Parts: sequence; C-alpha cells; structure tokens
Amino acid sequence: MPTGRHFRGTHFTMAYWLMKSEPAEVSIDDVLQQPDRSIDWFGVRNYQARNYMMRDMQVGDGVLFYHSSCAQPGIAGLAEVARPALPDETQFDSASPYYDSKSTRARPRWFNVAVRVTRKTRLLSLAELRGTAGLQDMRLLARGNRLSILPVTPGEWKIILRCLGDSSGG
DNA sequence: GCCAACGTTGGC
DNA sequence: GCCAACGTTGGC
Repeated sequence: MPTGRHFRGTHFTMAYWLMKSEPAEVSIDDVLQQPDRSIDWFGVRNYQARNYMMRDMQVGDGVLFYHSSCAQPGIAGLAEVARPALPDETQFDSASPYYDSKSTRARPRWFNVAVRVTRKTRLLSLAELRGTAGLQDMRLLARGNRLSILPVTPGEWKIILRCLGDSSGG
C-alpha cells in the first residue's frame, strides 16, 4: 500500500505531498515561467525522498510547493504531480552539482517526477503553520526533520487549503 | 553488522 | 555563522 493512499470502495483517494525547493535555485515563479508551468524535480539525493517519487507518487497527486533555506520559509503555492518518475538527468551531467559518478544510464540511482504548479498562493509561513490548529503532527514540523519530500495527510491538506482561502477543501 | 566520523539540511 | 539532527560512508 503506497504511503498516504487509502482504498475507498473501488477507488484510491489522492495522496498529498510537500516538496521543498530553495527559491534561490528554483522558486515557484521560476516554475510558472516554464512551459506548461512544470519542472522536473531534479537534484533529490536522498533515498527516502527518491522512493516516495519512484514508488508512491501518482500523476495528479496534490503537492504543497515549499520554499526552504530562505528568508521567508513556507508554502508558496499548490502544484500537482505531472508525470511519473524517470531518471534524473542531472546525475549523468559531470558539470552539474548533482552529478553522481556511481550512476549509469543502464543503472540510474536517482529518479524524479515532474511537478506542475496549479496556483501561486500567499506565503503561508512556517511560523503560521506551527501555529495552526490541526497541523501539530505535520511531518514538516517534526523536530529534526530534513527530508525534502514529505507525505501530507488529507486532513492537513484540507486545513492548509482553508488557510489559503479555498473553502472547497480540495 | 557496528558505529564513529563526516557531510548536509535548514531554521534561526 | 551556529548548531541540532540525521543520513551516508567506510574501517573493522
């Protein structure tokens, strides 16, 4: 059973994720300027995060686009998984900071999905997330968390959409 | 398989 | 720049 995904009748519900990007490298505005408002989520070099992309994410899953390592860390917009995982091209590029000499085309180590931004939102800051009732158990807020891709529960997703002014609840 | 050393993350 | 937390590496 994939993480965060549950059977309901004969259908799987959507799963939800939070994905961190450093805006100095790729901001939500950068993605909005891409063709189709989507980008390959390159550069992940952590096996747990990779496995979420390879095994658990499905096209259409909801994504919270999070700005990290910056002056205003927080959720910058909403996005969705736009294609299944494929090998991360940067691992083969010796000029890239993400180059991995142990990867080969025949046996790639790193995979990524593509992510399409669906809505830029106000910045929902880390501090505000910490102060929001119902989000106490968010993985993002757990002490010592460093993973760049984290599952989000349907309940957390709904609360966050409400904070962002969408009463449809997703 | 253990575990110390080392590197990275990321908020502050 | 600091530093807590955690993942990875590599000797044994």
